[in-house]
Amino acid sequence: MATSLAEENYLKIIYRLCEGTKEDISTNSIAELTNNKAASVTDMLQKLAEKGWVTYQKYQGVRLTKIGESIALSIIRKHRLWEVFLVEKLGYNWDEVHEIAEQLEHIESETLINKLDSFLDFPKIDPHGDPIPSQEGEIPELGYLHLSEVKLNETCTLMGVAKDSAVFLQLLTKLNLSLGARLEVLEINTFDRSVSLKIAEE
Amino acid sequence: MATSLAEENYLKIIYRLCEGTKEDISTNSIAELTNNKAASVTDMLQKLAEKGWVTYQKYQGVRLTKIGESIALSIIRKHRLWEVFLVEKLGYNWDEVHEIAEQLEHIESETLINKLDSFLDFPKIDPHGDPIPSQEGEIPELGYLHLSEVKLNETCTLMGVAKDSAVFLQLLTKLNLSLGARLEVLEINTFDRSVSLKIAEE
DNA sequence: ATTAATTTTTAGTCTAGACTAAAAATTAAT
DNA sequence: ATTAATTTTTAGTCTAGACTAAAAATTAAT
Repeated sequence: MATSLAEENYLKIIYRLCEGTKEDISTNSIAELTNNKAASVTDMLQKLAEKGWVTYQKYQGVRLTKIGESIALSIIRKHRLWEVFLVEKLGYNWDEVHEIAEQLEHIESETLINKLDSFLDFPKIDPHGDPIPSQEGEIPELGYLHLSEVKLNETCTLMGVAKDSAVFLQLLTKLNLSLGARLEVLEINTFDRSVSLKIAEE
Repeated sequence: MATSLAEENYLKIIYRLCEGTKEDISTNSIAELTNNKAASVTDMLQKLAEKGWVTYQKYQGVRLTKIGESIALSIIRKHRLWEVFLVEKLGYNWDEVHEIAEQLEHIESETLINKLDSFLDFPKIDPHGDPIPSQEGEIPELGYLHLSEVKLNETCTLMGVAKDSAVFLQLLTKLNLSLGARLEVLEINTFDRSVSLKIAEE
């Protein structure tokens, strides 16, 4: 069944919200990320439930169905592959690609995305270190640690960033931090769980 | 001013219809190419005129303004550059790229298309031999002859095709004809202006 | 020069996807 | 356990861009 642009954006955002938690997703949290009003979200949730892409109980929140999830994953796959293209082939910086990929992810063509995948040499991660789902919707398990899990005085390699807002990425770039950087944990502040890092010379 | 998808498609089609002729373009001819009803076209023409992209006189037809033309040219530029990408980089055949380029042409990013242009080495023509407008909206003058202008017994090189429907392109491929092929005009039928050709061996 | 045929426009409708304001349900606070 | 606060839904509206049916212009045919 065909998906409209609006539907695809909702599914993508619901997927993102589902990821963290087992709880059902609230109308308000979706409204926030889609920049719509709650009433509009309710409307759309009913349509998505009708199409079988989410399970939705009035007032009880929403979750993706298997089908809904696979649609979301295919959009994420497209988004991340296009990001690789923009950085690797066109020379964009990692903080510049999000908005363009946001448009490209809606291009509809199964063959296109697989040819692109092959052209890019089947990358497993995007320019922010996020895993690229396979055509079958499998997400490669990377086994990365969160920085908060790294122990005092250990040195680790920066493999990805959890937030990819442009300003945050620009900050990292200014600090001379990019994927692959070696980081040593100098201090762990138990009070607010912040860490002090030293960028190890390469 | 921002252009919607629908508006861009109208401008593109009006451009195509303007190209041939000095006459104003009829509502019906637009309706045919956009696959809309004439009433819908009238509606849109009024909006486009409002925005200053066409000059439109009730019952008298329509033409693009300078601005309208430059919007149309930028869409055509994007369409053709993406077609080059699909064929040169992703390995598509020339008859397979139209529908995908039809989607990609609406991606909005000035930098993207210029980076793509550079990545493709600033091609002057697309996979069908059509010229690619420059960023400034200049169409490279290729000086090609139409096949009907070639004289009897002369040999020429196939530089482009005026129609790029998939079936026609597939026919050419079947006949082993691609851009660059050498063609000899064996016979010109004055009755219906058809020509007989021999494909010269290369 | 009228009439007939064709083309175009107007008037009114419909759908997707947004909105606001008010009502209903749920959750939090006493 | 009620009441208050918050969240969510419903009801009704709006806009872009399509549609049909009928009216108005234009063009073609006698």
